[in-house]
Amino acid sequence: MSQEQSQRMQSMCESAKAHVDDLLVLLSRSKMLSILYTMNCDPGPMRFSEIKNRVSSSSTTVARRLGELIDQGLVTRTAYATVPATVYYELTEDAVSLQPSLESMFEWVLNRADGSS
Amino acid sequence: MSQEQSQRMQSMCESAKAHVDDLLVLLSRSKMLSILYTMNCDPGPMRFSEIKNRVSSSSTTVARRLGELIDQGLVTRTAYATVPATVYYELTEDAVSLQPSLESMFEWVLNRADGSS
DNA sequence: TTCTTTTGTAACAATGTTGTAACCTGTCTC
DNA sequence: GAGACAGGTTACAACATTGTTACAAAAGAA
Repeated sequence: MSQEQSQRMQSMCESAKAHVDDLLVLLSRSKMLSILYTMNCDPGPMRFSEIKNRVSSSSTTVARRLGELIDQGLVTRTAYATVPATVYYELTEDAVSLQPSLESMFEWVLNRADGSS
Repeated sequence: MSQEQSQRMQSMCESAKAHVDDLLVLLSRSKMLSILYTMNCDPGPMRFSEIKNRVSSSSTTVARRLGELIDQGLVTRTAYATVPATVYYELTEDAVSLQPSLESMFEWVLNRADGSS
């Protein structure tokens, strides 16, 4: 690691610890990273049931996580009055700006997974 | 997002789902990202008590997390037979290669925190 | 009328996770 | 001998989270 890089990291790490912690707690909830991962993989609107199937979780948990993401402004929810109901979820611009970090993290994860399989 | 980027993301997302999930579960455990964050902030060996204090958690939890990181080969543990005991933890090369992703994620988190404070 | 669908919500029991308190090692100091 | 220190471990009670089950709405199909 270069010296400038290290210094940048350190100064960044010293500030706003509480806010960071809050968001880390959010991102640490079960299936949260999986949901972001899934929605990043296939950009654009995605239906509730598709998200649920892809992350293999219960409606309850998926609904809870999506609710939290909406609260944080990371996801939008659009409901159409069709029968049966049709609801689309989509990452906001804010969440999309997290995409490079996530992608790089997922890539790292995949590289490790390759090595150990 | 560019088209190549999107395609890369998609093909990456399709493979090795199970392994990825395992590692996401690991990273999602409480204080895990905080510990990695802390150790990234201040590169080099770090003592148990310093990690514990910085992430404000109990010995039990910190010991559990560090144990898991060691199991995964992300952290090394070096004990010196001083009195009282001195134990240093340090990120492995493998973990350091995650640093850019984490840094960029934390930067994103801090930017959001700034906006909402 | 009843069944079907999607998208949820509410209640609750089961499960998982956390922190607390107690204890341990080993040696130096008082 | 009795602390004191760092760095843990163990047992357990408290707490948080999860999935399951049941239910609902709304309207078209059978």
